[in-house]
Amino acid sequence: MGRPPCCDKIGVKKGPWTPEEDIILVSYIQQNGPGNWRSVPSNTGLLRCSKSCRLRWTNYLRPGIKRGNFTEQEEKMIIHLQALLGNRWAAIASYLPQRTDNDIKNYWNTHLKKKLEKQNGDSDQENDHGHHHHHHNHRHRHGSSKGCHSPSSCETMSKGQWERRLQTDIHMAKQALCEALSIDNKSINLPDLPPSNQSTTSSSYASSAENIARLLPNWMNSSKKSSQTSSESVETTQTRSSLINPKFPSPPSESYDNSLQFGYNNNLVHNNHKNNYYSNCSNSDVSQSVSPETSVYQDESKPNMEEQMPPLSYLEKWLFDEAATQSDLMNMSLEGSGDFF
DNA sequence: AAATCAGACAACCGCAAGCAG
DNA sequence: GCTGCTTGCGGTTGTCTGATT
Repeated sequence: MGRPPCCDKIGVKKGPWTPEEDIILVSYIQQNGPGNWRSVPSNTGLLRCSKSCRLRWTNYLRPGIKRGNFTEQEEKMIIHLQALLGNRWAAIASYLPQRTDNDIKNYWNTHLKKKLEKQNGDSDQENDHGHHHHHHNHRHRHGSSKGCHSPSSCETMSKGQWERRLQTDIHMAKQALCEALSIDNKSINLPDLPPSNQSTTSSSYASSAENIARLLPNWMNSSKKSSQTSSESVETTQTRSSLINPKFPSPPSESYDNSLQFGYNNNLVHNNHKNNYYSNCSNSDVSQSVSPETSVYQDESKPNMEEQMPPLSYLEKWLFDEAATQSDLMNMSLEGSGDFF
């Protein structure tokens, strides 16, 4: 249809975000809440397109995002879920509330894929049929391609089939999680990440989002100076100083979300979300809808839940709550498996 | 010390769904 | 039902960094 790009290319800045831009964006969102991205560039003066703003917020500035190394448990879950759901990173990310789809995708592409390729090097032939149906995924979401594992099935799969397929996927994901949990039952609580893991080894700004916390002392009232050590690296590549947009000299104490704390570092996150904007977020992701507890947050926020409850506890609870329905789902999935696999 | 290479990951692009008018 | 806008998603690219030569 020739839809114009989300933003005109002229005067739109691209490339890595600077601390200044982050502060402007965060400041704006703190006052207005995420959403209405179209108006963000014009309202903030950022020379970024709305898409870029949304992405920056979603992947890096949003509270509750855990950065740094993936734990073994997370790795297992990703592998299981990827095997079952294919490259539906958003769906996979919904099972890892503290990780973004982009993060998971990158981790998969740079680490796990190679790892599995090595492991499966010799056994590929026997796995060609059945087990690795996800390898045929291209675009799984929505419409005709939703959940398709082969082009031919995409064309012929009816909506009913798709819905059953989706349920099957969900069920299988649950099974995978059960397996993952049972594989390493002792570590059912995620192993504590040493703080050093939270700040990556990279000295680039973008990898050190906690720097924003340092730049926003007023917002981090309850934060300790924990971010200072790692944040020193920010000085390397980005220059900054008095950088806050005059429009947003400092966040007002009674702004849209005074309790909003930014989780650049795990120990900076506070779980006040139930009283703030995020508790009102709806959730449209299919896979998220199966987990009411997590779905509350996952639209715009994936708050750090470690402090209140280990992430896997959510999964466990979900698994156990749903246990009563599993046999039905299993029957259904078996019935339909001939069509799908 | 400089050049080159490879890995990691942040960011961009295009497509498609959802929604409002 | 149609159209245009906004948002979400996944694939891909670009950039940065550390390791190696």
